[in-house]
Amino acid sequence: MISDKVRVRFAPSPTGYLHVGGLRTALFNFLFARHHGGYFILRIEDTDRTRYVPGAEENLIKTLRWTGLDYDEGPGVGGPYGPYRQSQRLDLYAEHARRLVEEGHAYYCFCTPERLEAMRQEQIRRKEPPMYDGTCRKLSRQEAEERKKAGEPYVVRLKMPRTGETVVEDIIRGKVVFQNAVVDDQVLVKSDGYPTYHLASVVDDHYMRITHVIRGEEWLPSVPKHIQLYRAFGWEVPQMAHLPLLLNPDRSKLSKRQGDVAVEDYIRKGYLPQALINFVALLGWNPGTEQEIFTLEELIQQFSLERIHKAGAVFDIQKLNWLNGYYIRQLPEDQLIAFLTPFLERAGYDVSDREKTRKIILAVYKGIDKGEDIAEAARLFYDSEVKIEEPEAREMLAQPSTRTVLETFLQKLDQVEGLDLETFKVIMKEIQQETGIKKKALWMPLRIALTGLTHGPELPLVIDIFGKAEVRRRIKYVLDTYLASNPEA
RNA sequence: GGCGCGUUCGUCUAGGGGUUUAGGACGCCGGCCUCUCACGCCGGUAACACGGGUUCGAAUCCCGUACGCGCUGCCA
Repeated sequence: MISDKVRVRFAPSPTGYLHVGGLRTALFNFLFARHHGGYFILRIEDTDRTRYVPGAEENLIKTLRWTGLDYDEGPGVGGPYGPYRQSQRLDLYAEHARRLVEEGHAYYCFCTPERLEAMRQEQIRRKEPPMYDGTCRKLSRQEAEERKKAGEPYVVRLKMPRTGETVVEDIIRGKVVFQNAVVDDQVLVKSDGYPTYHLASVVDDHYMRITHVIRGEEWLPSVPKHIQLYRAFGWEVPQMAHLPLLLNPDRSKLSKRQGDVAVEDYIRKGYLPQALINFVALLGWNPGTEQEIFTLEELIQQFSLERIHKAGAVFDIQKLNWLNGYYIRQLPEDQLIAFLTPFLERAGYDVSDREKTRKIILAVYKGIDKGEDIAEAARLFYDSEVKIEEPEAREMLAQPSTRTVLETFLQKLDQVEGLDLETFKVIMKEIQQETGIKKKALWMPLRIALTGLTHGPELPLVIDIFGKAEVRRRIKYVLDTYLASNPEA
């Protein structure tokens, strides 16, 4: 039984945005922690100075906040094992690297990047596995110290055992065995003094008391290096769980170029956090029931690492769209209006008339998948000119009954005060009784005259939104420009 | 090339030897609702990579092959 001391972390590199794969990793860590009443920690892995992106961390945290995955310890909220930013823990890594060298588990390496690159090329050419050739591994401690003192640039490398095997019992994959001989002498400290991921994450996971390392499958091959490090330090190895990858439609690792990968992209297009969370939770995990819709609370209750699938999962935008549309339709009216109005505004439409905007949104929201779709769906309400271009609409226009309906409607319109829903119904009923025209032949002419389209929101809603004057103007306009041949018009 | 991981409908998946004519969801197709579209509801389409074992019996266990993906960086 897992106690309430579970501590897990989401440890992203601040490269500019939150990747959806990262979101899934964060979610699973979060769910695991919450399910067991443990702690969810955010740690920023900013050890690559060449990849520094200004504002990346702030953006990452802002986006994480949007998802609702609150962390218990990390930048901004603090915690007993901070700092939670690796660039602020440099001394700790340096001290531990020194310890490794002193105890014979690592060594200084003076090989230049150029030499390393040439060596790799040669190995590839000879069809040998590209690995460090061990040149500096053979250096005596004294010689290494001298060269170091002389100011020669150096890195620290892990002295990987050349024999034996390293075994890990992964929660998701079971037993995985690696031959130590094929594991490279990984660089632990770069020549700029910064640690690499391997050293920093092991040191931090230990001092931050991480009990379960839950991360992407791409890390599985470096597990033996990490275990070696834990052993060298004499530390307990945390439980490991390597998540299946998120894939592009062509089954390669999810990346840009094949669609949006930044959570920010999805926010911008009008996806709801609950939809994205629900969707991403089902990528590689399911509770074994036929439930598809989950609140965060339900996910927390039902989540378990044991039910995570082993194979990679394609990020299927169609299912996300369905889920998002579902969540939009579930939104209470006030939230629906608040959520969609900005998208109308962004499309350049005038939303100053709150009541009209509300009616428009209510008329079209059922047919959209995401926020930005509202612009296209609501367009007919904002175009001042009725343009009839669809062949089907033109065909309808040519029907003799169309003219009859529109002209009769206009006559009756002029006899009433206002045009509320009730009045509209009465008028339609009268036209039907007087002319004998009904169903499609009766309603479609109105729809086309008002919107120029054969598809759209329910007609009563359209009438209500336009109001008497605009309805009159549109019908008159269509009669004058599209049906102008009749002298009676 | 080496090492590792994986392989059930197009996609996400259920399934732990017989209860399976392999279930659900998205998509797609058809129907109903309806002035139209959408929503909603109903129905349909579609899969155990291949080959050997083990077993009375395999999608489920074992081995192999193929294919896919990941890693192979002083990136994470």
